[in-house]
Amino acid sequence: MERIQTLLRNHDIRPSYTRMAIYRYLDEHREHPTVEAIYDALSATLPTLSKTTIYNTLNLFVRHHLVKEIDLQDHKRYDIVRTPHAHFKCDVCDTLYDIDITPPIAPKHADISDVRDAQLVYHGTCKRCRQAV
Amino acid sequence: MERIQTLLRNHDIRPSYTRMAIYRYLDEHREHPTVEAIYDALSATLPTLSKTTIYNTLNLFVRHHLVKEIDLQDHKRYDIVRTPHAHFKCDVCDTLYDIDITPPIAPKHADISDVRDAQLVYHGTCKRCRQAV
DNA sequence: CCTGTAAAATGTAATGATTACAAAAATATA
DNA sequence: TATATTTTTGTAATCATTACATTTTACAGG
Ligand SMILES: [Mn+2]
Ligand SMILES: [Mn+2]
Ligand SMILES: [Zn+2]
Ligand SMILES: [Zn+2]
Repeated sequence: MERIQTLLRNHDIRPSYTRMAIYRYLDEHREHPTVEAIYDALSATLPTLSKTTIYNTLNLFVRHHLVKEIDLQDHKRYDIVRTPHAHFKCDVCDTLYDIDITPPIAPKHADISDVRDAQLVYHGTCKRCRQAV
Repeated sequence: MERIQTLLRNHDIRPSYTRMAIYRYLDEHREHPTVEAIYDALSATLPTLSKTTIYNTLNLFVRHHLVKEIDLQDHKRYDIVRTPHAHFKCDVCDTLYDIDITPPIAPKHADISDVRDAQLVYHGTCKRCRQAV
């Protein structure tokens, strides 16, 4: 918890209790939760928490490169920034799995000036859904 | 135009005039247009065209694997199915460029049963936006 | 050609995630 | 303590997409 406090400070974010709670939730739940999931989980201990605060806080974290936003067709998912990795999205149950490979470096390209990030997402059916015929 | 007709038929899609027009637009405009862009472009020659029809048609094409949906945070983009390739999204002007590399094969993974598709998107600033300081 | 039937296209209303905004609460500063 | 600043909250607005009912079009059989 001390760790999170200094981490936020190092990124020029004032470590309010709510912000630390949201960061800690993401740190302890690597399944790429939605705003809804974070809200449901944290409301229990922070009864006055509002979804607007979660949206604000997550956008703040994204701007300060503490968290990444994963764009899928439905809701946005959030992932703590750590070593680069890829994802697998099950199109049946919508689970988003981590895949431990590093996305390839972007090749040189006439139109591109600088590349800041890469996002690699696989799609298909996960093992659990495959078995549940 | 004959070509598109038989292509749709081969994918079990009845080649109505509207459907062929939408397919042709995607085939001739590889900049990954949005529904809005398609609507604006085709309304000129198809004055009664409705956005609902475009949505319906594109979803039909996606289900039949003629077109891919590209998930970005804002609007959905559509890309004709062709050889696998990656994309670069300029976070300043929102342009989506094609990058001619093949996304890597997904490695074996305990939770994954079968992988049907891969989507590789780079983010950054494009050359045009970089120069326009 | 008619005519009936299915498919396609349309217009409008509903949905729902995200954002805008202004007020209230909390926190820092003096 | 008083005051300024930041954070949080609640509600309303936005807007892309979908649902749904209706109209239009295409087509097969007579
Ligand atoms: Mn992840
Ligand atoms: Mn493309
Ligand atoms: Zn699954
Ligand atoms: Zn650009």
